[in-house]
Amino acid sequence: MQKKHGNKTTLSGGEQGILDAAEALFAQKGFDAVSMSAIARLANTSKPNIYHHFKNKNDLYLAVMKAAVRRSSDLLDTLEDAPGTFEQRLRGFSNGQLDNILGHKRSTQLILRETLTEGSQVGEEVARLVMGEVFSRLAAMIHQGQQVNEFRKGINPELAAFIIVSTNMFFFQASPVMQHIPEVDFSQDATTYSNDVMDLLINGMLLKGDKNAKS
Amino acid sequence: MQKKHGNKTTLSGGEQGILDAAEALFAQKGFDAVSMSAIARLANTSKPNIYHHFKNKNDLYLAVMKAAVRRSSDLLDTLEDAPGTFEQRLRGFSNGQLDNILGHKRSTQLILRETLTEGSQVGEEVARLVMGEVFSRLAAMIHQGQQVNEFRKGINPELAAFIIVSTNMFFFQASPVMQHIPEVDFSQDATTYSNDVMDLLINGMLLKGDKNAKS
DNA sequence: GTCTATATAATGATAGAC
DNA sequence: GTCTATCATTATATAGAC
Repeated sequence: MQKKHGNKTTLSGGEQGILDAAEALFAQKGFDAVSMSAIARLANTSKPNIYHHFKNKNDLYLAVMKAAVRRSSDLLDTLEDAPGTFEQRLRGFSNGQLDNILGHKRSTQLILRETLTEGSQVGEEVARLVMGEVFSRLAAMIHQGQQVNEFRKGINPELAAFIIVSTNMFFFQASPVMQHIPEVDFSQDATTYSNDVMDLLINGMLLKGDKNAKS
Repeated sequence: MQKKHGNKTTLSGGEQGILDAAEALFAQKGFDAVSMSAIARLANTSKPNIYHHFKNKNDLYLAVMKAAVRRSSDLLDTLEDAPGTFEQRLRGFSNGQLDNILGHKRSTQLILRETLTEGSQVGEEVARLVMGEVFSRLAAMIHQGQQVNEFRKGINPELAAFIIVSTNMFFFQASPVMQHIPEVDFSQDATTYSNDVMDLLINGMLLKGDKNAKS
């Protein structure tokens, strides 16, 4: 009931309940498909009470987005660079990002949804915040890997970073669809997926006259 | 004004105008954010006239989706396998898919949007149709490349195909966001992007003791 | 802070003239 | 086939009691 503002994590009833309900519904169905009544119902409260806490529907939506971004951002900070080769760091970070995505599906869904909504001032900014940070850290990592001659200088660090982010994001986004395609078996385990993608990116597809070509 | 039904491509007024307007709005804002009035306005007709051609809003939406899928499917058939090495075929096909995506942004947006809408019976089927076909052809191509020892046997053809589809789709989806990230310069030209992605996938990131290492 | 009750506007959909 | 006029419903948002 009472808010202790100072510690922001252990707020359970009232406002936080509304935010939770709203996030769930907005992520699932999108802004316009969700009514204030539906949010009130799910949050076990009444419509006017929502309007007591938030100016209007759009304000509530912004609050939900803001919370989602903060959460995603906080988790990203947790992802400390693993030690080892840059290949290992890259694998660790990519794996961590995919974990973040799958551990916060609703937030991710919200952000991806905004990406598709044309001219969404907020959406673009939010997406840039969330994706941009991952993107930057990956690109920097790859750049460093080039400096110490672990990665080829020919590759564009930003492009490689974008590919990693793309595959992780799209893995999440497309998995409901992909699960219904019989030939696909990689969509079961996220860690395996992430590792296999990195294998391919690191080693390439081409068969070369290589040291470990078996006979 | 007058329709020649029999040839279904050159239908301009009436029903087709409604479909066009509806597709534009649905793609831009999503199903629930678009009102029948708005569609009527954009199509230069009246609401009851829409209801004369389509049973209800959902029926109109299905018609729009169906048209989008058919268009995408038709274009895919055009994409004949280029001759040459499998690397070249892969490049050609990936490039063609990206062209399709960018040449039919509205259809792509519609399909991607459905991907994010939970439990969308239609959406999943549609996405599976559209993405599944690209996916299958890519995977088959990669598999053949393995048979003739052009590609490493170690890679999973389905996974590699998924990576290609992901990067193409996400390139389109994220480009409004990415354009505002200063470090990014690859989002300008689609062909260059597609080629660079394939370069990376084909050759990998690792710097190896290679024949063309310059001194 | 939380509710019941309600104002107001917009929505999907229809009736019926032409 | 296309329209004007309208219905029933639901939406966002508010007034005001407790």
